[in-house]
Amino acid sequence: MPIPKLAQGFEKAGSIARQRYKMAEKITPRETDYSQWYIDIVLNAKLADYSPVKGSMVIRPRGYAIWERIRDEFDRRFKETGHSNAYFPLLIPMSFLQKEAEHVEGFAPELAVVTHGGGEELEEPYCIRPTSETIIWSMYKNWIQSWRDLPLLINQWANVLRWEKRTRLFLRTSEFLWQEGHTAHETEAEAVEETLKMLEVYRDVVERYLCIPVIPGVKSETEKFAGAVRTYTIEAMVQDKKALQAGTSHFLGQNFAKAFDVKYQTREGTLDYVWATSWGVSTRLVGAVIMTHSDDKGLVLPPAIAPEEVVIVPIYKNESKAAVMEYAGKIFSQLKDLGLRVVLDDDDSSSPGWKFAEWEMRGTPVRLEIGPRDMQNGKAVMVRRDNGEKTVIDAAQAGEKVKETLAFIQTSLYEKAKAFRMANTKPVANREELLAFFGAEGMGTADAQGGFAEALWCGSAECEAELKAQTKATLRCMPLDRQENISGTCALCGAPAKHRAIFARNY
RNA sequence: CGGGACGUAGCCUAGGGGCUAAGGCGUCUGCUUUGGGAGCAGAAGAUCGGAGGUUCAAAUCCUCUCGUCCCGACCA
Repeated sequence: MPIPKLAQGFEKAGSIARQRYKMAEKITPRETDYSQWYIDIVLNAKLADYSPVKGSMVIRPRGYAIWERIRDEFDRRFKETGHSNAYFPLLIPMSFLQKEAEHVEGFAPELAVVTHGGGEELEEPYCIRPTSETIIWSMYKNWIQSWRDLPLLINQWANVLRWEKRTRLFLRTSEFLWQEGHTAHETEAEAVEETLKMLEVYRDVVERYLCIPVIPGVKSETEKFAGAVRTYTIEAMVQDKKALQAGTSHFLGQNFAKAFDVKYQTREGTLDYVWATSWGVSTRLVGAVIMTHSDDKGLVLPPAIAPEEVVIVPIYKNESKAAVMEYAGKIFSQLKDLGLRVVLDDDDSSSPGWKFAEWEMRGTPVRLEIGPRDMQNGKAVMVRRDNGEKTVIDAAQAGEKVKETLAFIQTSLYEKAKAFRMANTKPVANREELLAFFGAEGMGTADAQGGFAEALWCGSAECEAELKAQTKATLRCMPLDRQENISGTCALCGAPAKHRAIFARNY
């Protein structure tokens, strides 16, 4: 009897220690368990919750508010570049998927299929869209006759469903929200230009708005979108040094035009297939933001997407309450008038210390602490969420100071993330270095840490597969700006190199 | 889909065949408090994930099932 009890206690020790820590701190430290830390942040900051439906999540108001800010910025940029929003149906006839061979092969394992409707079996089953190329191109066939109908630039905001066996809040769920742009062009050059233009929009918004540095690049044949000629990506590195694909833009060539017979009359009067692109970003970006910036105290948000930029926490005793609240109220109005998103936490039932911890958990970029002492001196205490720095500021300039600080935070989050990525990106020359870098079995050094390995590559899928089998690292992308002066040999097989590529383990 | 861990009140856990399922946090009421997760007093809150079975007796044992997390396989 004592033996099994001991054994059981021993086995459970790890998880109990973790849970003890959690009770005290709520958030598991990153060092202890990075996955658990991420889950703790999402749940405790009330961004999302598990749903009764397997593989699906509920996006809670706070998580959705962040997504709305991301979505609105992208939407603005899409419209600025000439795109219009539309909406296509959720259900797609199975036969549509089958028209593009590579496309159906790629998505078949992830499809959910509707076989019954109105209590009767359907003649042709529908699948729930995993992406909308097929249904959109079935319509484009009717809408495009002449070069005068081109370019056709449409975007849709929608949910999609891909049956996933292993899910992770925001990063990979069966159902998720995204945007998918689908465009049709007269020429190959114009379609390629569009593909790259949207990749650049993605890069700009993700770097400047979400403060996540990314590497724009091209996917290998192995990793490209099913049905694309070429897939471009922006790749980010999160805090455990894994790669996270933050957005993709595909040059589809004439693949879908041919599959759906979409021809147009050219300026010369001949008939030709149109050239296509598609591009998307999803609620995964919310996960990317969390993983990039947050710390052991909770969420850290770039000011641009924070539901509230500033929180004011008043501190008072009963006799000073009225005066402090009035003083805090004035500062609140001052900030509000400057257009800042500000909340005044006047909840009477919790202590200031509690509120500090709570707003840090929620990720609010700036906190103003306002108590009797500050009131006496016409001051306020400003605290930065990203680095914990406290500054005493003049109440009269509170608005300007906060604005300035928010701008600092926005740039310093980006700089910090970029420095981290650079510190964890290494050039590797050969197989031994690659294996050592990823700490492959038998080859690992004590301090092997992973990250981005930049290596020359011959272009063969065999080399990719071999590295993946040995280290789980995959070819994330071939950086667009690092392809000149390729001379040397493939780090894996030693054949003449054709590309410079980033290899990493990924989400 | 394989291996492992877990599922007891809103949250975290105790109890591993036997009387009314125990505690902490949170919630509610009142008083007192408030510059980094306050104090006292009282109260509410659980068909022990679900279904079957074994037993005089099941939160506890057995079978199945559902779900979550971790590790793999698969995968944008």
